[in-house]
Amino acid sequence: MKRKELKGWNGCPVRYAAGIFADKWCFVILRDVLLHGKRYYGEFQSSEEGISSNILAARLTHLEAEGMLTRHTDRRKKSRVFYLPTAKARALLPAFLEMMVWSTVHDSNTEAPPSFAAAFRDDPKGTVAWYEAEIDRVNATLT
Amino acid sequence: MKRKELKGWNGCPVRYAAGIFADKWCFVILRDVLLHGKRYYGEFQSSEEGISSNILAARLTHLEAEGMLTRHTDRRKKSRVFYLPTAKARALLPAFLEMMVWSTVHDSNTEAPPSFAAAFRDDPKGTVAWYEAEIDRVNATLT
DNA sequence: AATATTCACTTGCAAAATAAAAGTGAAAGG
DNA sequence: CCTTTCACTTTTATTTTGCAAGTGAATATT
Repeated sequence: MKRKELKGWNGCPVRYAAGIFADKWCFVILRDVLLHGKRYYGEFQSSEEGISSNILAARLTHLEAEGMLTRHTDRRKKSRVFYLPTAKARALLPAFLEMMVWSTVHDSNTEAPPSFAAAFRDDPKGTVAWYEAEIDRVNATLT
Repeated sequence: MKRKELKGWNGCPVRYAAGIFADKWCFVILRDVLLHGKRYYGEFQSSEEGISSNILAARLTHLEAEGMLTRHTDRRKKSRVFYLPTAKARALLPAFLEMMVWSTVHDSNTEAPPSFAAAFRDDPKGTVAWYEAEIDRVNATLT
């Protein structure tokens, strides 16, 4: 890995990521869909951060346009709508988990149990796999 | 790792991270300071994304307040100011590198060389160490 | 069948944040 | 001195956000 490689690319992977999810509400929505099993519009709305309805709608549209979520209507109750994380969104899990480990270390008021950072450090791939399995489990109840 | 652990903490590590850097301009500034060796106000200002001067000042103040940067005046030329990334900021490297790998996979126009994702997957710790060393090298020219 | 309720959004408006451009003031150079 | 550099500020126009109140389709209730 030589110097040249560092110089060659002027910041774009970070800028690409920034354009898709570098926003408080996108962070919260992605957390809810990837880590908290939330799928329905109303579930996102009721997260404790209290996102406004218009902003939530705008962000869901944005994330759908960026290929992070797919929108579906519940087949037994057409007035209900749910959003599923795409493979692209799920592929963010490693980055999110790293961020979360960082938060647990640097936020003195973290609510994450110490076991989380330990488990991730111990077996990052296994931890990602566990969250992936949870996502599949939740999805299975909807399709 | 049981179900209970997932349920216990309602989203806070992500929210903490969101409060500190979930913003386009914070992403860019952190990229520049962690990955591109930028330290001076004028260097941040001249990044190709074109951040406005008032916004840049606001973000630098914010990142300093959050313990991500420290502000210093150049001792040989007092009109020059530079910002150094703290250990807290540097500890974000793994998360940033994971994000960048994600971008190289999902952005068809990525400017990152394929060797980057390969190198990171091959030896994540070594890759982080390499960037840490670059940060130290740049810092050494300033202190 | 008529009415109420749930649900996923929209709308309207005030307040806050942002962008662009010009300005300021200290410090260094000539 | 006089000019330039540098790190911000200020100003003003525009955009985005947040809140509260709708809206309309689909279900549940009477």
